[in-house]
Amino acid sequence: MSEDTPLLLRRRALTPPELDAIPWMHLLSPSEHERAASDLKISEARPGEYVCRVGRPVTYWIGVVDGLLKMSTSDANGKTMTYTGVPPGGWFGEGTALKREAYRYNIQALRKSRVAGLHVDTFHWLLDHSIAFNRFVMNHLNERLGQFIALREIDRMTSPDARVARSLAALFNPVLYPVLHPGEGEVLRITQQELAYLVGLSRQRVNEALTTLQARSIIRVEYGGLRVLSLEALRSAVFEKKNGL
DNA sequence: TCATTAAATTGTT
DNA sequence: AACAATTTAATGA
Repeated sequence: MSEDTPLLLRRRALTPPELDAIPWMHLLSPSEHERAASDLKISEARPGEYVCRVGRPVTYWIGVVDGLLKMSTSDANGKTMTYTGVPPGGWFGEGTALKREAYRYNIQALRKSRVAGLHVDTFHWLLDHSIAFNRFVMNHLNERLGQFIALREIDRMTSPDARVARSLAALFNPVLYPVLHPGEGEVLRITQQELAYLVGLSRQRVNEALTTLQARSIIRVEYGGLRVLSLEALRSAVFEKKNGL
C-alpha cells in the first residue's frame, strides 16, 4: 500500500496478542468474544495522522492497541484545545457511538500507533447482549466525564507545571487506561516533545516542569520516558506562578 | 559481543 | 528556534 492510503483502507484483522491487549474482550462470553473478534479491525496510524475528525459520522468505536493519540477540538476562533492523551488500552467515541452522532473531537496520532475499531452495529449488539460490557462502558463514560470536569479547572487557573502534572496523572487513570498498569514506579514511555503536544506547551517549558517535578521527588525523568513515584502527589500538586513554593 | 555510526531525545540558550 | 550533549538503536565485523 502506498504512503498516503487513507487510514480506513489500511486495516486488517487482529492477531491474538492484539486481541488480548483489549481490556474489555476478557469480559465477554465465548460467543460474544467471537463476534467481536471477527468484527474488529486494526490499522496503523503514522505520527500526525488523524484517526478521526470532528463532524465525521461515527462508524467505529475506537481504541488504542499500541502507541499514543491526542484528543482535541478547535473552538470557533480555530484555537486548538487538547483534552487528553489516549494511551494503549484507551477507548473513545462511546458517547457519540451510543447516539449514533458525529464525532465531537479530533483524534490524532502523536507517534506511530496501532488503532483498533469496532463497528457501531457490533458495539450496540454487545450492549444488548453483555452486562459486563455495559458495565465497562458505563465506567468508562463516568470516568471520562470526571476527567473532563477536572480539565476545566486545570485549563483556566493552574500554572504550566501543574498542567503537566495533571496531564501526566490523567494518563495513569486505571479505569480509562488499564493496560498502562498505573502502578507507581512503572516507566511511562513518552518523550518530552509528545508531552508538549499533549499539554499544549513548548518542549522547553515541559522540560522545565519535569525538572521541577523531579526535584520534588514526584517523578523521575529518564531518557525517552519517566517514572511516577507518587501518583497522589502528581494529582494534587499545586504550584505558585514563580519561585516554587 | 564489540565497535562504529546514525538517529532520537534531552538540556540549554 | 537552534545548538550541543547524551542515550539508544542499528549495523556489521
